[in-house]
Amino acid sequence: MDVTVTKAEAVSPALGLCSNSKPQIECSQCRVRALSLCAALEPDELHELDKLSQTLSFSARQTLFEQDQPADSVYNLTAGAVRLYKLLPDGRRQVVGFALPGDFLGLAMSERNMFCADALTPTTACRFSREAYSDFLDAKPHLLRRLHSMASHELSLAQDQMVILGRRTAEERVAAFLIGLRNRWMRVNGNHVHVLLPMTRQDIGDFLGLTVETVSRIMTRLAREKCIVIVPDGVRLLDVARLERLAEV
Amino acid sequence: MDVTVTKAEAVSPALGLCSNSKPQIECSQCRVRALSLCAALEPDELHELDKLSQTLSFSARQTLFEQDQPADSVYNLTAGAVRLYKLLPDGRRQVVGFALPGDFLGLAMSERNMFCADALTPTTACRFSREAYSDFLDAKPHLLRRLHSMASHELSLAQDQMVILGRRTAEERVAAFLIGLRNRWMRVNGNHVHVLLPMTRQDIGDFLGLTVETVSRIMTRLAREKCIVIVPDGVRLLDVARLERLAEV
DNA sequence: CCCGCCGTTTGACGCAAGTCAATGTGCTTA
DNA sequence: TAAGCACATTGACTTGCGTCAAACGGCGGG
Repeated sequence: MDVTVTKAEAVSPALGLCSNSKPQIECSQCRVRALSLCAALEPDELHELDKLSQTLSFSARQTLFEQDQPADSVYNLTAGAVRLYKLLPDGRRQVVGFALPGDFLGLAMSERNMFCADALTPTTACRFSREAYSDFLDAKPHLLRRLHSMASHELSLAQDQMVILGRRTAEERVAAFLIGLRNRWMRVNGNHVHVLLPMTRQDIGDFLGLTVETVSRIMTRLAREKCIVIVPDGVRLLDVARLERLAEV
Repeated sequence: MDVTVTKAEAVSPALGLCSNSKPQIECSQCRVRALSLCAALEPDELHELDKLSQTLSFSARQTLFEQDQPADSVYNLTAGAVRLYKLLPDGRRQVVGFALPGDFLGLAMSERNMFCADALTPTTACRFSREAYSDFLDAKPHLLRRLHSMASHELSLAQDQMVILGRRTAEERVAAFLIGLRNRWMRVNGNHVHVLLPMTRQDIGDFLGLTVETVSRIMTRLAREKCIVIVPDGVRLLDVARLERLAEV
């Protein structure tokens, strides 16, 4: 699997930290598949890490972990999609990212979860106890390096998102979102134009700092202008060049 | 010096990465002072790190490094203040953070700078070659741990900033900015109510996703409502409780 | 098969913040 | 001391996006 980091991707993937969950099924022959850290590991280390892991499944809407709860686990997503968000006391919500297969939850290795995470679709993830994972890291400095580089990449994406939220118009935000999500799906399923949208318009709005109505209006307009086609559970990109122009850094 | 991380601070401090500069003065008896990483180091390690360092001074407006340039240095700020920002092709600007004394520039240890950095006031910084610093890290895994934990903290602040930019009103943004900056100055000079503002209203606007005029109007309104007093190069906080209520997570 | 629910779309209208423009104010330089 | 400049403030007006409300469409359960 290619995990090389390419330029110009956004839609913040997997970040922060994680934990306490309510799994549905537990698979005994769990594998450390699609693990973004593999690149830094020798086969025997991979085997060792594999023994620490546990495969979990979550149904759509199920919570992986909640903000401010103690983070006793870290996860690696193997299938499905997860939304990561923060809540304000009055109910306003800010989605800080979406996690796709291959993404890592718990990069920060901190004591408490910094946001909520719940499954958008049926999801499977590889779970590690944070303690065991931390011990493993202590023994493998090169793995820590890799973890740090992934966290830095997240930081960079978060800063790009700050530009989007602070200085871009509604249309530019939606375009940047679609292009960013396309680039991330490409690394999962290789498809270049069919962008799956497992999240609702509300989720997209809460990610982009817009309302549902605005997201819907912008998308219909882009469709009317032959820039995209709206299809069941996703979007087909027609005029990628135009979208990239709208989204350009 | 107390470098313990306290809850509820924002106004993203020092992050990302750094490099190629045009120093004015070079001080030979440079010290690794105010270095956020000290906590993780033994005296002999500190001495070793000290020998790798070099003290630089920058005048106000001077550039520390520019976006997309190769990052061959990392810095630790010892005095002054620095603004960190990204530019859009059409000139729109997003300030991603302000660095204060004690802050580290180059947490990401990446190949290229992810933003521009320039001095707001006369500034001194402790410089390390990225290569030498990286080698030092390889030899001291516990230092890498600390670096990673600092980067994670940055990530968390960036996510808080996403909430501010995506879901808060102009007044809430300004309140959150003032409270966040107060908490950061407190760790530098211990002052609880006198908040220095080395940046212009334009910089604050570009950080909060607002225009100069809006920042100015909100601040005069807060002053009229006896919430703050505007003083030369800063602000005195009168009603901290009210500001914290406006800024609450 | 129909009903109710949830997410989406569309329209009419309002407002928070942006834009444009003028004035104020303190610094620096001549 | 005055001129020039950069930053800050204030007012009048505009607008992009939010709000409110209604209708649409697909899906799952009775």
